[in-house]
Order: sequence, then C-alpha cells, then structure tokens
Amino acid sequence: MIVTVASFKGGVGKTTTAIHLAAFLQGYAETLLIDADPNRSALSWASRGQLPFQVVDQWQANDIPRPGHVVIDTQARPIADDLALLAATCDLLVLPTTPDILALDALALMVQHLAGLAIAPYRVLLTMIPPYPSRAGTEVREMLATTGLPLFEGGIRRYAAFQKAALVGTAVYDVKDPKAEIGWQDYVVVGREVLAAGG
Amino acid sequence: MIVTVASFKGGVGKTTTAIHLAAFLQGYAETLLIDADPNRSALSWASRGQLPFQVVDQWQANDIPRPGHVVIDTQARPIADDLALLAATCDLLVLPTTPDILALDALALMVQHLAGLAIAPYRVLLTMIPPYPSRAGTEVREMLATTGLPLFEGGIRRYAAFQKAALVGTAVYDVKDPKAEIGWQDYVVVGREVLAAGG
Amino acid sequence: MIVTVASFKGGVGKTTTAIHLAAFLQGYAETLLIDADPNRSALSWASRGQLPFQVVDQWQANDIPRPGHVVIDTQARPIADDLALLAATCDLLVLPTTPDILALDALALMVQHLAGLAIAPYRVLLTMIPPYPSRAGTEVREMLATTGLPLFEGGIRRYAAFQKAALVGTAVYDVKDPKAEIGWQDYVVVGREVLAAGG
Amino acid sequence: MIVTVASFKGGVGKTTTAIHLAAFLQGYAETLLIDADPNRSALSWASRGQLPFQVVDQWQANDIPRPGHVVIDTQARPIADDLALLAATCDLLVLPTTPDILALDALALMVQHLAGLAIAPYRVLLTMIPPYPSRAGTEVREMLATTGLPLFEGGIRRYAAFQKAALVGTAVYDVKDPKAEIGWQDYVVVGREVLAAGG
DNA sequence: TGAGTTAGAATGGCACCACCCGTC
DNA sequence: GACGGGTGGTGCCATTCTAACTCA
Repeated sequence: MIVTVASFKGGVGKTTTAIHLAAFLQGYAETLLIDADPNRSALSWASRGQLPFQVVDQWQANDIPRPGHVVIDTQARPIADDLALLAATCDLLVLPTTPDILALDALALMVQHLAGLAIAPYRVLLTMIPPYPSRAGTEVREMLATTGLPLFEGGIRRYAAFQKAALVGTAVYDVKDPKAEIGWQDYVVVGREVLAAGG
Repeated sequence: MIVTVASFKGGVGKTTTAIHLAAFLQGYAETLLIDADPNRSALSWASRGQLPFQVVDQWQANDIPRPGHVVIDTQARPIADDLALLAATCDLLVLPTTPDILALDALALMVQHLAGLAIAPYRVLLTMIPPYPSRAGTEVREMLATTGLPLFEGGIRRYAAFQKAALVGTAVYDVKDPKAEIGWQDYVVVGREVLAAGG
Repeated sequence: MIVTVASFKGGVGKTTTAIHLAAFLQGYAETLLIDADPNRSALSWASRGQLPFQVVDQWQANDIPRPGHVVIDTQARPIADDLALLAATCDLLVLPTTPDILALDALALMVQHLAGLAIAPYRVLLTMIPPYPSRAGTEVREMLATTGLPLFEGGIRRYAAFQKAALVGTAVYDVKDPKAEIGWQDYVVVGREVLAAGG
Repeated sequence: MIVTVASFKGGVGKTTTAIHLAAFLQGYAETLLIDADPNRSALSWASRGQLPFQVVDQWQANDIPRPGHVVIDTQARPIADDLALLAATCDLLVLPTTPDILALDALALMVQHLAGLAIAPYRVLLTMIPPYPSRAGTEVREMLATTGLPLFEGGIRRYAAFQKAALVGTAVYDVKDPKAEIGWQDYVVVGREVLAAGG
C-alpha cells in the first residue's frame, strides 16, 4: 500500500512519523520511504545511521521497483497541485498534528483543501503529546472528535528518545533510552490502524 | 527597523517569535507585524484576542503607513526569490531553531542559501529549549558556537504558557500562568539584542 | 553607607529586611550586618546556612574594620537613648511595618519619637503584604501617603519563600521556591531606593 | 485567675491573644485586661471600639478592684526582673508563637529564661497558623511536642478577620467577615484549656 | 445578606530526564 | 565498560483555602 504523510505545518513530527510507519510496515513487507520534502529530512536521518528500509528522494523513486509498501514524506505545505496528486495516488493520507492551536489551525486549512479533492481516505494523527499532567492530548482529541474528523485512536507521545533516534539515524527502538520501547509501541498501535485502514 | 523572522522548517516557534519581538518593539515605537506565512498563523493568533500592535497580511501591508518598526513573519521554507528579497530589505534576519537535529539540518540549509546572497545581518535564535535536566539547549548552543554562526545570547525556553498565549490570542505576559513572566523575559533579553544589532 | 533597620514592634520583617538589604548592598561593596537585636535573630539566621556577607553582634562590631556598607538590625522597641544614637549615626533609617493597624500604631509612636531627634533621613517600608485579593497593601500605602511620611515605593510581599530562607539560613534567592526570585526582586527594588536615598 | 501573655518577639499575636482570652473569660466572670506593653496596643484596640471588658494600663491597675479574672498583656521581651515577677504572680503564663523559625528561636530563649525561675505553669500557643495547604502549623506542633514543651491543643489560624477586629476595636466575633466565627472558635477552644489549666 | 465567581498562594503528585551509583 | 536503580531537579496540573467582588 501507499501511505502519504503530509501537513501544512512543519515541526509536527511528519518525518518522524514517516520513518516509523515505514519501519513498522517493513515488518510486513518490503517497504520504501520516498523523501519528497525539500529539506531532505528523512534522507538526512537515514544517512546518519541504519534504517531497516530504503530511503530515496522523489526523483530516484521512479527507478526503484515498487515494493510491498511505500511511505511518502511530503514537503510541509505542499502546493495545491502536488496535494491533489499525492492524495489521489495513495491508499491512505496520514496528517500528523501536534495538540496546539497553531498546528490545529494549519490542520483545518489542509482539511479544507482536501475537501474539494477526490482523494484517498485520510486520518489525523496526534503527535508529540506532552506528558502527564498536561491534558493537551486528551483535550485536543476530544475536540477533534466533535468535528467528525477521522482520527487515529493511537497517539504519539513526546519523548526525548525520538530526538535521539534522529540524531543517531535509527528507528526509535534501536535507541538506548528508557522510553524508546514505549515510543515505538505508540507507532506500532498506529501502524496497525494504518494496515487496517489501507488494506 | 525591519526585522524578518524566517526558517526552513516549521514548528520552531517562528510565529511565536515574530509576535513577541513585535510586542517587545512596540514598547519602543509603533510596530507592525506583517504575516507573510500562507498559514496565516499570526493573523489567526491576533484574531483570538488582543495584541498591542497591528497585524496585517502581506497584501495589506502596502496600504499601511510604515511605522517605527516592522516585523515580518515569513512562510516556512520561503522560495529562493522570496528569501533573497526578504533578506535584502530588512535590517535583521532572525532565524529561530529548536535544539534538535532536524531543525538544525534545516538551519544549515538556510544558511547555505543565505551565503550566496547579499543580505542583511542574520542571527540564530534557539527556541523551545526543553527544561533542565535536558542539556539540549546548552549543547546545541556550544555546537553552533563552533560553527561561527551568529547566535543570540538569549534563548527561549519551552513553556506551556506560550501555547496558552496562542490559544487566547495575547502575548505571553498576559497569560495566566506561573511561567508567563519568565517566558516573556526570555523574549525581552532577545529583543534587546535585536535593538542593539539592528539599530 | 550605614543603614539602620528599626521598629517599635516585632514580627514586621525587620530581620528579614536587614538580611536582604545587606545581601543587596553586598553586590555593590563589601557589607557588614550588625545584629543589635537581643534575640540575635540575624546571627541565628546566618548560623544555619550561608550568607554572602559577614554578620556580627554589636560588641564584635568594634573589632571589625569598617567595610563599604553597614546594615544594623536593631532591637525591637529600642530604648530612647539607643534610638537617638542609632538615628544620629547612620545615613538612612529604614522602618519596616506590616499593613495592619497594630503595626501602624507602633510606627506612629516611633515617628513621634523620631520627630524630636536630630536624625538621619528615614523611610517607611511596607513588608509582608498579603497576596491578592487582599488590598491591605495598597490601602495602607495610600493612607500613609496622606500622612506625608516618607515611604519606599517598593514593598515586600508575604511569601513562604522568606520563611524557607530563614530556615535554611540563606538569602531568599537561594531558596528552592517558585516565589523566591519574585521575593528577591522586591528587595532589589527597595535596595535601589536605599542607594539612591543614602548615597 | 490571672493569665499573663508574654513573648520575646513581637508580631506573634500577643495582643490579639490577650484581647480574645479576656473576651472569653468575660463570659465566665468579670474580667480585666491590663495592658503592660509600652506600645499600648490593647488600649489602642479598645479605644477604637467596644470590648466587653475593661482595659487599663499597668499603672491604673492598682486602683481597680480585682475582678474575677485578669489578663495581662506584657511587653515584648520583658526584662529579666519583670519576667520573674510576672511569672510568679499569675496562675498561667501563655506564650504565643507563630510557626516560623524566627519566632521559635525567640520562644526557645524565653523558655531558657523561665527555666531558672520559680514560676507559674506556662503553655505555648501556636498563632497565625497559615491556611492549608501549608503544613507549617502541624509541623511546628509536632516539633514542639518532641521538645516536651507544654502546648495548647488548640491553635489560632491566620485570618484577615482578626485584623479587621483590631481595626474596628472589637472582638473578632463582632466583625463582619465569613471567618469571624471560625476565628473566635479557635480562641474558645484555647480559652477552655486556660480555664482547665488555671483553675 | 448570601451564593457564586475570580484570582492568587502554596503543596502534592506525576512524569521526564540527567546524573551517580552500584553490580555484573 | 555496560546495564539498572536511585536521586534530584524541573514543568505542569490538581487541590484547597483566603479574600474580594458581583448579583440576585
């Protein structure tokens, strides 16, 4: 299946989400991560260490035989045509957002844009949820639920382990950190929802 | 003076920085904040509450008499021409970045782009620094110091008060939060450096 | 300069004021605190921890070379002769009072006594001001203003941090408490007035 | 019976305690309050309003027929001879103290002085106990319990109603304040202990 | 007059994260 | 040397109370 990760706003864990969804899907079939973000964050991440799947930029992607799964890390705020194209050629659009008002504003904008397009199913993913006792995560989840937006049941918490993973260029489960496994499980839960939704 | 806030990556506190630098400068002269980010984050922020300065989008800006200070909140990853234009027509370019590898990668890209341009002085601002005992802030600061990049001595810490401020549409000092005043002081320190650098 | 802290009534923050004014003055020149209160409160405070200046009792004071600044913590209700002597040999007399009627009564008595003496300038300091929503602080300030008594513009608020400071034997800024810094700033403001008045 | 209220340190509620113990005792027999404090706090209190018992200064006291009960409000830090005299000629010595280290220091000094005297029974009264969630009251109570000092079981909480009472010159139960009755009950509890101890 | 509202102080609890220990 | 537990420092929320203001 083809999973596209997109958002109108940067810094919401888009690359982290693409990397870890790819890592999860790799456990089921050969997976390719296409880095379409001009910042080349995913390629940079991969270059610092070892990832269990291949990462290519969007121009190289055409030369690669299409594997079982493909994850596309788009640029922040894709221009309209790109967005239409991306949305049309994938099985699931994942929209990561942090639980803060600025990211939610940007999410609303993106959803408005999507509304006019013939698109794949999409689903919102809450990321970088601050730790207890902050209730930002649950509050935003409840708020989003009332809007009727499709929402992943799982959410991704904010752990320093994810930044360590980016630093050493691996998936979070290969990081030496007490929260590494917990962070990974957050993505496992979401990954299962991805499989269920897209398959 | 004209202060431009720009970054290649979103979610690094660009809008928060623009808002609070404008709030600081307003204490010295009439200040205008131009929201050139297509997400209209700053306008959205302003619309939820009261800010002590005017916020307009980039098209309205031409109709406004030029006040004492102007702060421009650019879009994330401005395209090359825009960046050249922005950099040429301001007194100081503020480049906010968070202390994590993904943001630093994007910062490196931006600095490379700037290197080829005839531009205003620029300075890097560390934002959303996680609390003690994380040493991400000081480590990144030391790392950046070795690269010779111009760096604000002050830094902005990560406080929930800033998100509350975005939610209620005010500057952080008007937020009901124990860390509101401390967060504002972080920007006061930086604002003084801005005045010293740009004036 | 020589600063004398005196009051007719105990429990108005006389020792706390002496300690923190000394701590403030120490930032400008070597400072000595003379504890002339028979309860030896300041010496007891100092003995429990570390203060950034020397504390001696009044008999030892003669053996000490006179430093840049001297702060004298007098006994509550000094007898008439002492008061005359103290008032004559200092540059500024600080009269702390709490915003309650009993302390103000005692303050009125002291001011009457001072009226007949050739004395240094004196100034009243409001201390232990209860938190909002109590308006005791502002009400008493306005009332005192009508009497024409010289009054410090700054006031000291009632915070648990000051009692913690007494307990651990340090100045309030070394106490682990959210209000420690705020409490210290209250004394910084007053300290600047002391310097301006006495220098 | 004769009840003497004394302390080495001011501002611990000595006068407030004398007033309210007298008000309590007046409910059982005619009571006289002798104000031996040179600040004349009790007389000043009485002069502002109505108290249900007579207040005289120590010189007038000899001319007054001795009623059923007498409460003596001594000066803070009575000199040694006075203290001996006071302690010898009363049925109970009440030593009010606030739950802070400076007052406890002064209390320790006073108890040392008392140790060498042939005296009436004495008992320590915790006053101005800060509200929940501060545990200063219970902590100091437990600490004092370990020293073996005789301690009133009841304690007096810090309420603004007491200051209002001082202002209008009445006992606290005549003050218009939601906490007036509660504050009075604190003294009722202590007053019963006084009767039990002294009678 | 009395109830609800609001604002602030202060503590406790929980989580994150770094450091300092041991042990293996 | 690597791992694991304990410690301490910090941010953040929840709780509880005081005290003033507002409204019925």
